Amino acid sequence: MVWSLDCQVQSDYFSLMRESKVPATGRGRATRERILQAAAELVAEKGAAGMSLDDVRARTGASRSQLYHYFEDRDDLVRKVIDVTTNVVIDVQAGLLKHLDSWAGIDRWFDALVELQVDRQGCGGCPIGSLAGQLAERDSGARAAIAAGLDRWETHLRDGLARMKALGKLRHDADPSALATATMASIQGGLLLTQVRRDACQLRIALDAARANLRLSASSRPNQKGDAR
Amino acid sequence: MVWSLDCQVQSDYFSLMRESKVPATGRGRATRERILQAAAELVAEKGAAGMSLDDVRARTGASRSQLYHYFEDRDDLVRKVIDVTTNVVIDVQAGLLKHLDSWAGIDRWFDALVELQVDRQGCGGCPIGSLAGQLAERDSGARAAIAAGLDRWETHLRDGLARMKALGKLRHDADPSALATATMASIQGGLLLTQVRRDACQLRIALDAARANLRLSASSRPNQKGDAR
DNA sequence: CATATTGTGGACTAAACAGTCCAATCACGA
DNA sequence: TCGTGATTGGACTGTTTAGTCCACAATATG
Repeated sequence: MVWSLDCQVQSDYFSLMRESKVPATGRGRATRERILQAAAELVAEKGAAGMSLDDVRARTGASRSQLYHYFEDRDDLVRKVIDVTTNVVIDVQAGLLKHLDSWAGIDRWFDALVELQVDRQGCGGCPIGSLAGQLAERDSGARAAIAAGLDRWETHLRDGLARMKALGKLRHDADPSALATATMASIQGGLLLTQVRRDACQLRIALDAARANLRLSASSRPNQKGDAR
Repeated sequence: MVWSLDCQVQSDYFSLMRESKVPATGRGRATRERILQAAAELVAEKGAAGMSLDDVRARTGASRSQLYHYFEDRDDLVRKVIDVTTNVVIDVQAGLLKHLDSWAGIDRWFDALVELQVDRQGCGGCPIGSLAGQLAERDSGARAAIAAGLDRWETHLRDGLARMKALGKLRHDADPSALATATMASIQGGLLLTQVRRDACQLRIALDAARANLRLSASSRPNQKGDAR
């Protein structure tokens, strides 16, 4: 697993939807974490449909009743896995997502995304995007969870672009929201092509295009550095 | 059979070339088609992992042995479904794909893609792209089949852009191959966002950006019509 | 018309699966 | 220390699954 699933799970925030039980004791919390962790790994490895509760049981040493004690049913667990996966994806990029209010920051972000795919030899695609293809039409609750995750991701870019506009780095008629969406599309599509073709260059090409498109909304005022590439 | 041991060895040997049997009689061909058709529908409806051979059996009235008579095993059937799905996707667009050598033709294509998503209320995403998320990491044969399908699709655009370049509609330093890839990424990403958010505007935004990016490679020679949008 | 090839029906196996249930064990507050 | 609720173990059910096997029917071909 390359997106390294070892981040803390924000159980409090998302499970306020009170679908699955929040453990009262430390031991219970640890067990729930262990189950979620293993389930997330298994979903990443074998796909959402390929993860079985017996797999989770085997990997965690938990018993059947524990799964149903902490989660409503299989679908509930999968939905929680989506949240965990989203958290991981965003946490991994956290440092980069803070600086999307400059061309240099955006370039660093794009470069890191490509670098990661090079390391993984193009395998895996986007953890969130892959889940979309697997679950969007099958489970509307899962679809909503994926949409929420994607939004949290996109928001970082939209906010960064909005700051750039406020700072005069983008034209007055630039639309940070639309620009963010178009960029996310290039990222997701580039990752999909990279995954299918096992070639990180696909993402590089998509992101170069995304960058060029963003540049079209750049303020034409002089002495903006970072233009050349 | 008497020489069962021989058969074992031979079937291993031949299984490379003999993936699925091509029927000799008309009736057999019809049965195979029926199975393939139903399987493709079921994969579209319930996902690749969600399609069971019993589903296919129920929908076609075929018997178990027929499935294994015409297809090696479940994976073989799924791979054939990928091919069928690709054919459908390309056939549906066939008329539009022929005219990707003009800005107007590209616009018509983009408009049709958006229109389709509006009709479907954003459901379904890209039939090929969805399969990618489901199968790319699970079955390398399927991954290859999806890559081949995507290539066939992208080739139409690449060829169109190459013709535009030859006609002087694109700059001499334009790279039709990279432009086609970046455009495909926007399509796939835009479709994914549309699917997850149930909003066809997501694809529109992605395609507007893709168009703007293509335009950056437009020849700067005057009296090119179709500039305004 | 004979017969070899191709196509079809369906019983059968063995495994994997989600989900239920109850009794045993643990941990924490009174 | 006691008791109550949280936690855990694991047997059990019933269903669904992919895949095998063999006998029978249809069809082509000489």
